[in-house]
Amino acid sequence: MKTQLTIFNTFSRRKEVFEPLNPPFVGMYVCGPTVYSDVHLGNCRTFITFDLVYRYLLHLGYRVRYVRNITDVGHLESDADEGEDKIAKKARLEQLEPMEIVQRYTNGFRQVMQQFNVLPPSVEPTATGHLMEQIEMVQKILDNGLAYEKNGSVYFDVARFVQQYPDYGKLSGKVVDDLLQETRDLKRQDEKNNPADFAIWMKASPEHLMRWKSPWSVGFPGWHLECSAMSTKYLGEQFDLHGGGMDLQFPHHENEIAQNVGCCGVAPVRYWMHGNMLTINGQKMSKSLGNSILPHELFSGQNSFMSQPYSPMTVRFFMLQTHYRSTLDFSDAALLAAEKGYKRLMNALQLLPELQHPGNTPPQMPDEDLAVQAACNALYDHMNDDFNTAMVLADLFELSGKINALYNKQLPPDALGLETFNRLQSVFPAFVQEVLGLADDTGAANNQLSDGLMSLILDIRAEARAKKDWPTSDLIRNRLNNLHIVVKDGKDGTTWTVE
RNA sequence: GGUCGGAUGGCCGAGCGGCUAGGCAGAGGUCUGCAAAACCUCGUACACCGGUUCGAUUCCGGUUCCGACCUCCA
Repeated sequence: MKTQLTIFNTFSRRKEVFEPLNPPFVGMYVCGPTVYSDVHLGNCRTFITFDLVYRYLLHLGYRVRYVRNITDVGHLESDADEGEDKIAKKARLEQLEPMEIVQRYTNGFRQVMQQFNVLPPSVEPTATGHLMEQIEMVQKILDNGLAYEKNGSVYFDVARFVQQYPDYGKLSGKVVDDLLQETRDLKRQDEKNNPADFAIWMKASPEHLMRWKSPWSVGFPGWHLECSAMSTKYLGEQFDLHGGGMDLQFPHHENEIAQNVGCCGVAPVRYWMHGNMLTINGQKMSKSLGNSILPHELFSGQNSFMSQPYSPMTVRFFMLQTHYRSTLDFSDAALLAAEKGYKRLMNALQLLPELQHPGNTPPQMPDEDLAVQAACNALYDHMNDDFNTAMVLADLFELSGKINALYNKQLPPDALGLETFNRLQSVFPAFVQEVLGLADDTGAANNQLSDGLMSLILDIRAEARAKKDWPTSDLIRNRLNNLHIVVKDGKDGTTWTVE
């Protein structure tokens, strides 16, 4: 039983009780996308994971400032510090302004996030919008003697830094000596004093499209720098939570810490969280491996991996069935199963508000009452246990069973005490919709016109059934089935859903 | 090669030193004009080999296989 929120901290490799620096305020930073191409499903998993964290913190009553950046410059294409900027490359290929590329993929990213019902962050800063802050940070690191300039570029001096901050490497589990003795032959390493050093400011080559003036050269900031600068600006030198995908642990997050400490003298983050990768056919889905599925390809069914389209909420549900620190393998069979489970949950969600309680307080079936109370408590216990959404869903299915049984009169209306009944009616939707962020996209969230038409049609069918006119009754049902409308005859009349 | 993580019933996936989630699929039953849905019951799984223990799927060691990071990636 966990009555307090505990979070697995990558830095300590342990679950720790979450204690914000300045409650009720929580500062949370998540590394956002680099907007040089469409977000793929693996990216989405990370943002859905941290959307869940954000939502639960809000649900617990914290006042969260959630910062998720847009990386629109400085992210290099290949080998350490010498490849082409990803956005500039794309711009050159498509003959567009770099900012057109940025705008296009930022728009696309936001649209996909909306489809997945991911809440927008409180601040969504861009790297290009924070050049001043980044340049200032470079200067401070230089002033602190932890960086050096070579031919207009500025490099972070890892060997020197390690002397005053022995924890360098701890986050990603690296042995510093190994990093410093890296023997691999990387091109154009001659400017660096040490292979482990990394650029915080890069001088732009003549053909480089994205360039800004700085005290050292006309150039652009290093990739890791933006997150350090922007988290410091909006959340302060120290803040509570930092998230991102596991593949950012090294070098990105390790170097982020180094820059913050190198600039401000304090470790910036109290709790580091890392989401695991999404795999397809057992292999990491990644842009560079070319095995990524785009969200719209999954939603439309236009892809070579799946037999049918899957809705955004089905995919979200599917992801929540797995703990965020486990890898998740995408497959058609698994999604098909998830789709059915998701619909089952939505069905219970729809029925719940229709339930009536007779009002007598003592439960007629104490065991059922206890079971419902226990499941309601378990929702919090499991969420508090490092966001165990798989268990939360199990609890919700437990409650779904009770909701269905009450609705179908398999349990008497006063099986639960009034208090328990009221709790069920408030906690269940709160977890499904607010915390897990599962909206109903099954098509049963109807409009007035279809509601009216359906009630007309079902009234006619009810008359036919009353006269035992089974051919007419079945004709109506079959024709509706052809329109993917499923008719269910219950004890108290007929309901329908869209499949 | 170095570092780290994982191997769970037909499938997906939690979890734990003994009380053995959940979803999907399957079997039986209740309900029903039939159907669908719903509800009830059922399958006793934890890669392999040793060890610790009264007892291990869960802890320790080894083996095999898989993956991640070490280089751009959420």
